[in-house]
Amino acid sequence: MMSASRPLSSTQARVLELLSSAAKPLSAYDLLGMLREEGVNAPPTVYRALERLMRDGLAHRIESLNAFVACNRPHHSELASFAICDHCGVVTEFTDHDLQMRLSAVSGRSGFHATRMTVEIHGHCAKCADHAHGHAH
Amino acid sequence: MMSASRPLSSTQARVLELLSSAAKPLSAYDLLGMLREEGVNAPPTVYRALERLMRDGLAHRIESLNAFVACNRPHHSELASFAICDHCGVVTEFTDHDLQMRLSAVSGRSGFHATRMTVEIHGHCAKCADHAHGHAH
DNA sequence: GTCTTATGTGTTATGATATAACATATAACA
DNA sequence: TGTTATATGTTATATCATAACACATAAGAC
Repeated sequence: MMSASRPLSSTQARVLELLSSAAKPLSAYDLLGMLREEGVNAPPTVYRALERLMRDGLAHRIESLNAFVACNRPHHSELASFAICDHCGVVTEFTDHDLQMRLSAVSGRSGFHATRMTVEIHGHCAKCADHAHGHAH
Repeated sequence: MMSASRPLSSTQARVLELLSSAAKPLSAYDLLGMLREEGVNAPPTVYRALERLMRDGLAHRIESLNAFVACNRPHHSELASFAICDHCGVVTEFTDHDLQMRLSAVSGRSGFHATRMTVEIHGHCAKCADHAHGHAH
C-alpha cells in the first residue's frame, strides 16, 4: 500500500531539519540563504528538495505565504490545515476529519473530484489576540 | 453596517469586467497585457485595482494559482471556497455555511481568532474527470 | 472658493518567487 | 555492463509583487 521510497539525500534531510527547527515557515530563499554556507548555491536545488519532501508528506507549502513548513504528522495523508498567526508568524497545523469529509462532500456535489486541498486560516493566535485588539502591527 | 464607498474608477471597473468575462483566473500580468492597449503600462496600477476590488468583495485571489477571479456573490461576506480544475483551469466558487462554522470552531478551539480563510480544492471537474483517469495532461 | 484629506494613477526601479534547459553524477538493478 | 530512476550543478530567465515618489482629482470642511 505504501510505496517504498529511497532514503532522503543529505540535502533533502538538511532542508527538512531546517524546516523542523524553524519557529515559522521558511521561504525557499530563506532556506537557500542557510544552505549557502554548506555549498548549495542555486534555487533549483532547494526547490527540488522541497518537492521531494512534499511528495513524501514530510513538508507542506503554505500557499498564502509562499513558504514551507515541516509536517507535524509525517506520513499521514489526511488533509492538513493551517492556522496562521499574522502577528507572530507562527503556523499551527491541524487535521480535522469531519472538515475533510465536508469539503469532499461539498465540492463533490457537482461531480468534482478532489485531489488536493488547501485550507489556510489567517488571524491571531491565542497569545497574540490578547494584545492585538484591532491594530495590525 | 455596510460602509459606503466610492464608485469604481474606470480602471477598476475595467479590471472587474475582464475578470468577469474570463473563463479562468487571470494573473495580474494577464490583466496588464490586456490593459496595455488601453494605456495601462505598469504592474502597480493593476495590483492597486485588484486590491480595491478585493477590499470591496468584488474579486478574489486564488492563492495556489497567484491569480484572480471575479466574485460570483458580490458583497456577500461569507467564506468563499474554490474548486479548481487542474485539467481545464475552470474555477468554481462556492460557499458552505457549515464548512465555515466548522473551520471557525476547529481553529478557535485553541483560542485562535480567524480573520481570513483560504479554501482551495484542486482536482478535476465533472467534465474533465471523464477523460482524465490518472493522466495529468 | 480654497484647504485638506482620501484616493487613484503614472513612472522607474527593484525585490521576491519559481522554473527551463542541459550537463553531470550516482545508486539500484536487470 | 548497460539501463533506469533520482539527485545535483549551473546558467539563464520567467513570473509575481512592491517600494518610493510625483502628480491628479473628487468630496467634504471651513
